[in-house]
Amino acid sequence: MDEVYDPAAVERTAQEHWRELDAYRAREGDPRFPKGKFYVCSMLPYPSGRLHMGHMRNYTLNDVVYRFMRSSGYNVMTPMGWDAFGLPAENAAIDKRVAPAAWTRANIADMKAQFAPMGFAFDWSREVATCDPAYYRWNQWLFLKMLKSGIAYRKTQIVNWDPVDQTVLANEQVEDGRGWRSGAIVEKREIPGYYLAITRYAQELLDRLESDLQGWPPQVRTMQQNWIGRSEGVRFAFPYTLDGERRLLWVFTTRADTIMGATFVAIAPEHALALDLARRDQRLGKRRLTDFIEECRKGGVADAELATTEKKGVPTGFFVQHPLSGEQVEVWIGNYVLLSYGEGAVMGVPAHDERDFAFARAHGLPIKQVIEIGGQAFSPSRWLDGYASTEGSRCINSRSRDGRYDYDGKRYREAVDAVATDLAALGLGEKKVQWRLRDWGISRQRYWGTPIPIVHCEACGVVPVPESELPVVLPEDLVPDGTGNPLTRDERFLACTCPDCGKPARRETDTMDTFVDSAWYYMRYCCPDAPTMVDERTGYWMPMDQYIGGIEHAVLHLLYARFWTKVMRDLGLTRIDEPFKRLFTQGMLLAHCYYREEAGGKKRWFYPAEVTEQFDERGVPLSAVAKEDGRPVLYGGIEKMSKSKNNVVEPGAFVERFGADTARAFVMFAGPPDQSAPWSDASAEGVYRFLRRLWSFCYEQRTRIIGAPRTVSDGLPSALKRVRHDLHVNLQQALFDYQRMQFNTVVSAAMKMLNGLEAAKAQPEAAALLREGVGILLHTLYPIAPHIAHALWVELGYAEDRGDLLDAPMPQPQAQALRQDELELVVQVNGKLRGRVTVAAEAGDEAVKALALADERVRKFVADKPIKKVVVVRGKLVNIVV
RNA sequence: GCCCGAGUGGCGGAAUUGGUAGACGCAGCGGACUCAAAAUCCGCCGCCCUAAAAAGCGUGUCGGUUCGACUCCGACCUCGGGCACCA
Repeated sequence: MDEVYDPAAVERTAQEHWRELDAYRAREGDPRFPKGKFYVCSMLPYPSGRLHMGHMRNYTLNDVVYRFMRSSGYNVMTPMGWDAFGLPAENAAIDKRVAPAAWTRANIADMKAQFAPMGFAFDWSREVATCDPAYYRWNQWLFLKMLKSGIAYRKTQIVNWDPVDQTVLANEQVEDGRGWRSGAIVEKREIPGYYLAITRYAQELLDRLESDLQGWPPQVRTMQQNWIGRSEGVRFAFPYTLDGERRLLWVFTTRADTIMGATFVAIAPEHALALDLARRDQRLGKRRLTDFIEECRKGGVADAELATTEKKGVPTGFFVQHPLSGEQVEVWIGNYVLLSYGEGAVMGVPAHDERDFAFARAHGLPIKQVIEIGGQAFSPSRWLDGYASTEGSRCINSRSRDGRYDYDGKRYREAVDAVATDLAALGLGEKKVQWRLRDWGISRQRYWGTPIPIVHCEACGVVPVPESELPVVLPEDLVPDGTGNPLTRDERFLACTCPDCGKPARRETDTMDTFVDSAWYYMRYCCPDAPTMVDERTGYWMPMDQYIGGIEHAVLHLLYARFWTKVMRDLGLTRIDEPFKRLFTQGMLLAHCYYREEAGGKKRWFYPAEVTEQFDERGVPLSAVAKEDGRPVLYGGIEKMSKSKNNVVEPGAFVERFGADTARAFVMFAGPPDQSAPWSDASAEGVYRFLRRLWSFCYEQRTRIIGAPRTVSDGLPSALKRVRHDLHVNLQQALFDYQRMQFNTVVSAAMKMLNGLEAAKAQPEAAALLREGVGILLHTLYPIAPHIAHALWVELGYAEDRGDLLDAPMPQPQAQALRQDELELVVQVNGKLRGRVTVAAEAGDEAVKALALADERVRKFVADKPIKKVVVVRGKLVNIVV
């Protein structure tokens, strides 16, 4: 045994040992593990080429769970793969003139090499890369199945259009309403695309959040619930006549009780009626509507952008008929009405909707109160929160002039029911459940993705590629240049024959959203070489027992994966309803970022290594300068580590200096893993010091530990009894924290154990306790810092007694060690700490009370005031209320 | 703008979920060892007032519930994540 801790040597030896055992290859139904399977998986990384500290955190969490569960007797499997399609490869192609395929595959090789020294327990035999035709053929195959069943369908979509580069832009490529490369003002454009009908599953996606996903963080369930956004309301129509034709303008409302207060109708700029009215006006030589609709076309399609643009509207001068009051109501075009939600049209009830109120005030529209709440005064000049309340509300002023419809005095529910019944009788409406969730548009006008298996034939139209011709293989040698999808210019790819008529045809050039790739990769890990999409091995491992990934995926990825699973279930490919039994969302590692504005308003982001930072004593960044020229750079805030902001911190140098165990223990120790944390390596020394101390301690005590008795006798001196008590308390704490995945405090517990053993070593009777304690400590630390734990486990003879640390069962705290004869209780007077008393463990409340009142300091504070109450919390405290 | 989180010493954080606020570390200060340095070891380390103690104050801000609140409730402020074509 070496005297000094040498992480490089320790880690090399341990990794060789595991390699020889082929330790992480998981087998279905492995008889060594009678407790059954446990599938733990981290969200697969995008192969940017550089492993960063955020990855380190994600995969260390994953590895800790793997090792802890295996130590608990489970047949654990943890795979790894690559989310290999997507935009960054195309950006690299533009920058470096390399094909996305070559760049991506080189990155995968690089990152795999960077993973090697970390000691992660991945079963690499299950590796999947989503850009591999053997994988994405099943995206295509399932897409065809969905097309057949009607889940997949074609319709128009609205995208960001760069009028200079003549290309579709991702939301990320739109900066302040302009194209990132051209700087041109982005426009909305309608193009055809494929959609998956996720809304058909909306109810089930909502219901199973509560019934099946109790193992998910509550805030993620809440986010998904709000995203799906079920609302019950009424869909109804305002009749009108245009060009001599009688038509209906449909709207949706959750507040049908306020229908008699509707004083206008607002429709989306893209609404068919808006376009009709604009055309009609144009014929009369008026351009106001056309200009407004044109103006609304400017800017991107991102919701965050739409929601923050100023709310504007124009009157159309066109009136529709209120279905119940019969009054004429003017139609407005409003940029805040979304075509994609509900009917793309809303009734405006200024008195009881805050946004309508503001709109009516701005445009001088009538405000008619039709709801009264608890006698609260109503003023059309000032909005009050209560105006929109449904609680304790009653309808007023809600009679039609002819007296046929009267809702006065009705409460919210009654009024909604009555309105719905009346509308239904007229054939102008009914109750309806409306979802905020929209169908999933999967078409991307991009090269580096799964080709959509469709052929366009002049004679037959849109024709699906037959299953037998799958996969439609993406050519890998194209290099995008920023001016659109190179597939549209690649004759080899485009040319094909129509599967129906056999005449020459053209291939679809759109590719699939990369969320399709990540919707089911975790099932392919179970059977990476299957000749079908999935096989019975998927049935063994799924559902996944623990999924781990960034909180930024709380809605989209996780919702799509849930949906995809249900589609596969309904096609008979799997029997599970939900893919992820338990979910852990790790917080992100954040880092300061710096930039400089360059000509044309483009931002250049600096790497941390490229700037010199100055902080004040509170850690707030004061200023920073670029190393290259010493001139200041602008502070861009503290944000998630991302390639686009160049603020990633890489673990390579860190691991070289301290070793993988320190890196792993340090990222675990840095803070609670479900919360985001700004990266700082300032306190890494402390963790390294701890591992060195542990090694030195074991080296110094090795003979004593190896020769010590295997059981601790009852007759320990009281000082050692206390050490043993604390040791088992810390073990109990660590096991609890392992289960709730709070690994930062597991590291603390291990440190406390070492501190306790250091204090005990001077006692001559300590040998057996040291042996027990070091065993517990190594086992506690093992999932987090496996290399050093393995090395010491072998050196000190634990392996001979209990077998390889990989599969040795976790120690359990012993009741005998946890038992205490005396307890120290805290004494409070009026809730403030005033003293402490030591009592026998089994002392009753009355005895404890008496002892507390007898305490000198307590008596001083109680003085001669009468005692109102004494609260005794067993084993904790006494509170005397005076 | 909407949805979801988080704010505790100089710093990262702990408090087994309503019961001793600051565990465990980092940094700092003092000391031991050393010719010296590194490493290591020992001690101190929320604020305020002190010679020291005692008292008082203290978990983003303001208010509430409770014998007792970092923890529960209400309002607000700041920061982070997501908002459907970044992954």
